[in-house]
Amino acid sequence: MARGKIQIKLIENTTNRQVTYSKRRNGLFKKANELTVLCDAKVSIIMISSTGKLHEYISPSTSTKKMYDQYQQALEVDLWSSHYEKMQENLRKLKEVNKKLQLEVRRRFGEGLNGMSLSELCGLEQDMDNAVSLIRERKYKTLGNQIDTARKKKKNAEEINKSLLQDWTNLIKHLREDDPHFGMVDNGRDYEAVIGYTDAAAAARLYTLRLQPDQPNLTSGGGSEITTYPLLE
Amino acid sequence: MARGKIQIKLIENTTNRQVTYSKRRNGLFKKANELTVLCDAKVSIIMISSTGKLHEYISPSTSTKKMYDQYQQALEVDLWSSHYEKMQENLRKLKEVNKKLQLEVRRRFGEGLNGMSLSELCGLEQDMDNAVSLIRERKYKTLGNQIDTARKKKKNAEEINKSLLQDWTNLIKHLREDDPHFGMVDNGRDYEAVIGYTDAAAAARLYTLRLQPDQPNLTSGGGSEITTYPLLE
DNA sequence: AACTATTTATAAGA
DNA sequence: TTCTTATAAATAGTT
Repeated sequence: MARGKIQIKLIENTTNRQVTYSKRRNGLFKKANELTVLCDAKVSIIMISSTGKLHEYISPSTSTKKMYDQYQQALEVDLWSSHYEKMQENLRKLKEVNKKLQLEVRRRFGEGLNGMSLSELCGLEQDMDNAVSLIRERKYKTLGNQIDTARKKKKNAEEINKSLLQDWTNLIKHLREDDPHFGMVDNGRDYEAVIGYTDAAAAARLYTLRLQPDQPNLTSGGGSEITTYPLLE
Repeated sequence: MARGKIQIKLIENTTNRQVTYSKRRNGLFKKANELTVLCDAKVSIIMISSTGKLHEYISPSTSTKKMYDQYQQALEVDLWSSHYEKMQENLRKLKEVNKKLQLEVRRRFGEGLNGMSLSELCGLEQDMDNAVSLIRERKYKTLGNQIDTARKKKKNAEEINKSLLQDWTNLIKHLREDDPHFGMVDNGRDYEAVIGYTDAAAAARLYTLRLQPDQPNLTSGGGSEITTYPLLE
């Protein structure tokens, strides 16, 4: 267009090409802007150079997103939004369900009852009564299971205790046979004093046993007060 | 740019504007295409005229969607997908909340209790008992209101009835004074027979009254069985 | 849509 | 990149 005509084909010289790109890009954007002003049009231009650089022109009265939204709408080609709109619909429905559930829960807490008719209230009351029965039933079942388990554990503990006592008696007996002075130690109160005479494992077991809490009366104890017994685990 | 310079401002003449839009659009697209070829660039142009028409140019080596995807990537502005991802996150959260609410409702129906500990069951039972009390309270209140309303309506109806009876008696009296043979009509059973003697409005009122259901014993009637009284509306 | 006098864009050089 | 400038291209007003 000046200083000689050029063929419209790829400019082989890279530098030259980049210069031309820059100049013509400015020209294009200038023309786009003139068009915007002169004709009250909206123009969006996105350009990517051969080196991967991106430039854009957008008319002041709009935005690139808006332009592409309108583009989609006009072409009736759903480039992006079908998925998106399905999701939006999904979200809307889920919110609605959520709202209903929330009201349901609130009513089952005895709140938000104002809008309810007498028959609705009666129905709700009945539902709740039924549910309470089920929950109570379940509670007693759980309680029963826990009592059974506790009883078994207690029994188990008693047996171990008994067997340990037997071991202990035998041990004392053996020791007395080897050392007649052994009786001087008050072995009922001070296990530490005799540890030296027993093997390590036996001592550890005795010591552990002494650290357990007293066993509560399990049949009369309520719910969460029941303790577990690490000795058996 | 020819035959005289022009100001870059809106072309007021509509026809002129549209012609210029068309000419310059072609010019812009031609330039865009030259740029594409000369510089191995990719160009996407979307234009919307003041009349709402849309035109686009897209370099042959690409597509509008591709250009736009690249645009988003390059700007690191997630025009849609940030929005989209937020929505997805939203959706996920909502689903979770929904699940919890559903479990909550189910439990308050006495279902899905298996995973619950004794103390949780006890808590639930207590909540439910409290809620049942509130619901019952509300029910009785609603019932009470309905009874009150019904009583008032009954009283109102009785008064209207009484006053109508009085009117009726007076009417008969007057008629008898005018026509001694009037007594022959059994006015207690057949209103139709005497309508001819009364004014239209009075007849209509009597007739309406006769169409009402018998008034139930409201204090002993339960909940939804209470009927309303259109006469009073 | 075609013409054309002019303005504008720009290729090549600095 | 920017400036210069000769020249090609675009286009405003007209037909």
